[in-house]
Amino acid sequence: MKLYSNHPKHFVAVDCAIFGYRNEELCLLLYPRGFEPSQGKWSLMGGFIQKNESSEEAAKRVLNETTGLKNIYLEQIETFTQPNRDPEARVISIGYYALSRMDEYDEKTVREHGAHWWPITELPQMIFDHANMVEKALIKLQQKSGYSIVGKELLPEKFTLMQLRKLYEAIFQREFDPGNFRKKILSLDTLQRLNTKNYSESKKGAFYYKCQNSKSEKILDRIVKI
Amino acid sequence: MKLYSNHPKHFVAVDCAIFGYRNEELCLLLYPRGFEPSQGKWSLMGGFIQKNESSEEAAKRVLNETTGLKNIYLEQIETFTQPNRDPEARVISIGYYALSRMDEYDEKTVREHGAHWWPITELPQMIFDHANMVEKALIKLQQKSGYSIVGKELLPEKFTLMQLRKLYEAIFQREFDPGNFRKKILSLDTLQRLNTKNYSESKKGAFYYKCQNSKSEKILDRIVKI
DNA sequence: ACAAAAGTGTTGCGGCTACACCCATGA
DNA sequence: TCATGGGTGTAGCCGCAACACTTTTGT
Repeated sequence: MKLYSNHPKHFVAVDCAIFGYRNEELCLLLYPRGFEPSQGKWSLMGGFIQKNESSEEAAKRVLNETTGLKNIYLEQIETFTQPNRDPEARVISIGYYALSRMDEYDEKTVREHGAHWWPITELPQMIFDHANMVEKALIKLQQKSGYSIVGKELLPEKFTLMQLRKLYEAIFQREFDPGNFRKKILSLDTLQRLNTKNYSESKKGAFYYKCQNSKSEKILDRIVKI
Repeated sequence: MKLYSNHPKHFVAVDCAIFGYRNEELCLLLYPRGFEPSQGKWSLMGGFIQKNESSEEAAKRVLNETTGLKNIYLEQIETFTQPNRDPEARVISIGYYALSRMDEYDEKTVREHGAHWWPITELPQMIFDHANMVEKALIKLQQKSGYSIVGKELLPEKFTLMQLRKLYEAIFQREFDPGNFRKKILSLDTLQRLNTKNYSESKKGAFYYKCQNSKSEKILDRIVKI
């Protein structure tokens, strides 16, 4: 029964890069570290994996505790194992990224933790190897966005094609031709046009669309050349 | 100093899906499990992460011990954390896949461990969640192959374009048009034609090519539509 | 009238596919 | 001479990028 007992055990944590979209910018939710070492630096939200808990369950627990979010979209980035990555003790960390719709997370819970949304174009210094995690997370998010309509996870339920395009411009940090983007997205046949219009961003008014759940799940044709 | 001490520690292992190419087939190196439970099933090569050792170092150590290979190409798949995935004890496993050139591994070392190369089209039953790991590993390998010439890691130093095409057909489990494949690969401008020819597979003789190390490293244009 | 977003149409280029077609040579 | 792989060329299709153009309406 003790086949493995001559091997060492390790602390195993999860760290979550939480992406959100506000003010036409892709943002990351970070928490300030209040004690030395690395006081004043910022940190991804993390926590230790408990007994009888998978890493995904741990990530969901951490996300719920800090943002109030449930049923959030979650994807594993990779696992970071440098023995000295945490100066306090050896901790193996499984990285996740999460996508948070701005209309669903709990502002109060977030504030209580002193968290702050940072635009990904101007991130502060982060502890340990968290900057590396964020870089890998962003690449993964771009890959996902290149093959599926990510509006469902980051925009409100109803959104205009311009809002979706601005989101993609924030994710890929480049501009897309409005006409071509519209045609490409609609050709995928996964959005459903609603009968209501948004007049807040143009005089003419733009139709709202929403994702058809059944179709938007699957992997689509390539949307963006990576 | 004991900030983390109220959290549990876990066994952490690495498991390696070792791919090789022989007889025009993509193969996987598996080891028979000689004891209950799961006797008679086959297993990926694995081992536990030691103190002061990163997961990549652990994977390299395991590969060297079982195949004699050094400087092998290695990539992380993902981390498997279901609490009950190993019935013996809770073990968190970081999956890797490795690419082994058939002319470089040590046949004797492999035989000593009772290992066997299985074509990926007819894999045996495997222990735990190893079949799942292999599935994910193959997808990752296809993604890599779609954007870089993977011949460098799986073929001998010198190879013909037909050999490279057969390798791609084995990886993607579909056929490629010989003329188009040749033109696509050569257009990437990362292979160097040698002055020698291979006469063993055709009467006319086909030029050998080799990878130009400097160029084949970077990510190329898409080779195969995934 | 003008600006700004919504939405549609058009054109040209480049890449991919599906072939046809030569060459060389061993059986 | 025939089959087989080596190697080149080409015509058609499709997707994408660039950009023109029309519509709508608030200022």
